[in-house]
Amino acid sequence: MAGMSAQSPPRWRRLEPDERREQILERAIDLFAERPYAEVSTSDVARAAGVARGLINHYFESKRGLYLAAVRRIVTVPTFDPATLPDGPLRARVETLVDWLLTTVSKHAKGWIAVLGTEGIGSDPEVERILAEADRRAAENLIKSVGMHDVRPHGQQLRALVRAYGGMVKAAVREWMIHDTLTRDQVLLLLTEQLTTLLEETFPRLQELDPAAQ
Amino acid sequence: MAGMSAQSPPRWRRLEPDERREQILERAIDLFAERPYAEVSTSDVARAAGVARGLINHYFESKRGLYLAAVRRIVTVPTFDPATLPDGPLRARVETLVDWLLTTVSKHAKGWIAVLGTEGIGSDPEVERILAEADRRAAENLIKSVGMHDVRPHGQQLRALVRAYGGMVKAAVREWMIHDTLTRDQVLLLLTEQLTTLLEETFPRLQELDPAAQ
DNA sequence: GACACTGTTGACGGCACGACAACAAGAGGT
DNA sequence: ACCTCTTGTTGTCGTGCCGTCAACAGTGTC
Repeated sequence: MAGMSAQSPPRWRRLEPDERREQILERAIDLFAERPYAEVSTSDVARAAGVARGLINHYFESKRGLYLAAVRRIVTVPTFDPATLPDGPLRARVETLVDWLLTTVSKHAKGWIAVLGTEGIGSDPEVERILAEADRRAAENLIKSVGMHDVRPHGQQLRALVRAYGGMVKAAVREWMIHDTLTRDQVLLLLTEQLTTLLEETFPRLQELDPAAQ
Repeated sequence: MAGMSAQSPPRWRRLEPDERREQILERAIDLFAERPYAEVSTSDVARAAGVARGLINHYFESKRGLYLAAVRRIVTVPTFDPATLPDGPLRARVETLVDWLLTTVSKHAKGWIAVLGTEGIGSDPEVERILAEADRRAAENLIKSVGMHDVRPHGQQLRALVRAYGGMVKAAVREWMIHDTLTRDQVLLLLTEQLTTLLEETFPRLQELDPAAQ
């Protein structure tokens, strides 16, 4: 008819690449966090994000690429600003640091629980690399925060010790946030004492073991 | 022709169910240990085991069932016999125990590395259950070994602390066996000191925090 | 208001998995 | 030796998922 102005509204909105990519990634993280990889189909993610399935391949190459992007995003944890650490005995500084860590973790609870939750078999070099890098950053950040950034000798061994300590941090947080078998205070006590011991007792002894080293 | 005795040999051997199941499972563990779950096809496992693909479904229900069986097998670790622990100060007993642990782990290196290697996101309740149960057993075994099986109060919290400690054990072993950033002696020192501190310092303090408890 | 750019869609081909009926190896009986 | 029954094993069929790609349609620009 003449005068017919019934504009059919757009069937889909056109977004900036970064926006669309982000939208898909968020939905993917939700789904990967609640179901194992193989149980999440790209169709599921596409449906949740309200886009066509093919778009996932356009932005993330493959399902695996999407998964890796999700892992990368989740393990990206904010770093501690050493400037906010008070002076004083090591133990006090460590306690402040661990306290900040627990607060930070509880804010990012969803992602952390997803990462902490499972560790099955399934050697995946790329995932391992991403996680190892995240652990390395976390350890480096911790060491810098307590002012031991350039201790020597055995600086590398110190970093390895702290990365090992990181394994206990994850497990302790799991006990607290998932299994509810420890309180926040108890975890704080545990992680503070253990790190203090590590830095004040274990590391010096390790240095004594082999005085001739880097 | 008469006298033709060309018996065509059997095209396949018939095995006892347990035998065949074991054969398939071993190959599956190899493959799952070297490639991520999604990259291992049931055809691959079948080919490696020299059987038809359908047989996998017959013995393990599904690919996922096969994977769960592999995880179960790998996390089954021998337990320590407390009778072999010498008397003496706690620290000495702990050191003996950790030393035994490291020896045991290095024997089962392949499986352990596979388990320790990856922990990506991907919430999988069944896998979590299997691993949590393995951690629980390990912690219980350790506690019994050092003779703290029935300390009170806070026996449950002690178990949680030791499970958290288990996270450090895994991470430390990873540093030693995979990344080669710590020596066996250094790992022994670390794990001995940390566990001693946990049992002698941290746990008593935790008990003091809340004297009124189970 | 028409054009061009590119974000987005939908369909096609191949492959992996689970189900199931048919097959055959091997043991036991005659 | 031969037959027969049991059941371990195979191969095929249907379904669903993933990666590719050409066509389509928002949306800024002249």
